[in-house]
Amino acid sequence: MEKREIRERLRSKGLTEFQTEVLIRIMDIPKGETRSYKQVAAMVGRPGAYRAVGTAMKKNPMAPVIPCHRVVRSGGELGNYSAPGGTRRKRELLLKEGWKEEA
DNA sequence: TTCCTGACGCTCG
DNA sequence: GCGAGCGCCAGGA
Repeated sequence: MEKREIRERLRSKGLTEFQTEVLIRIMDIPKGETRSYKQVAAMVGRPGAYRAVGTAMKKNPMAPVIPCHRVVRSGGELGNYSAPGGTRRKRELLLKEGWKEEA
């Protein structure tokens, strides 16, 4: 599925440009790697909007397509996860992708 | 239009 | 080294 197609689908879901951009950027995170909220915010050109990033993820209408579980808090914590399974599920997914919890 | 809330981060004590 | 408080941007009511 192309990003352009996903972007339009997100837009049709009622998400704003900012939220859409955030989710699109998250798809660029390599498998097995993670990025902090601040990193993601910087990716969309809003280094100080890390908090808004969390808001965007919470509204993620395409959880299976957008790896929002790859976005973690700074300091090594996983942070929160609203999808079924919660934080525990989030960690499971990351480990399955080869993510190193201690890294 | 204004105020409150939120899957957070950084600095100060 | 740990804990509390303040600041940040965007959305929703």
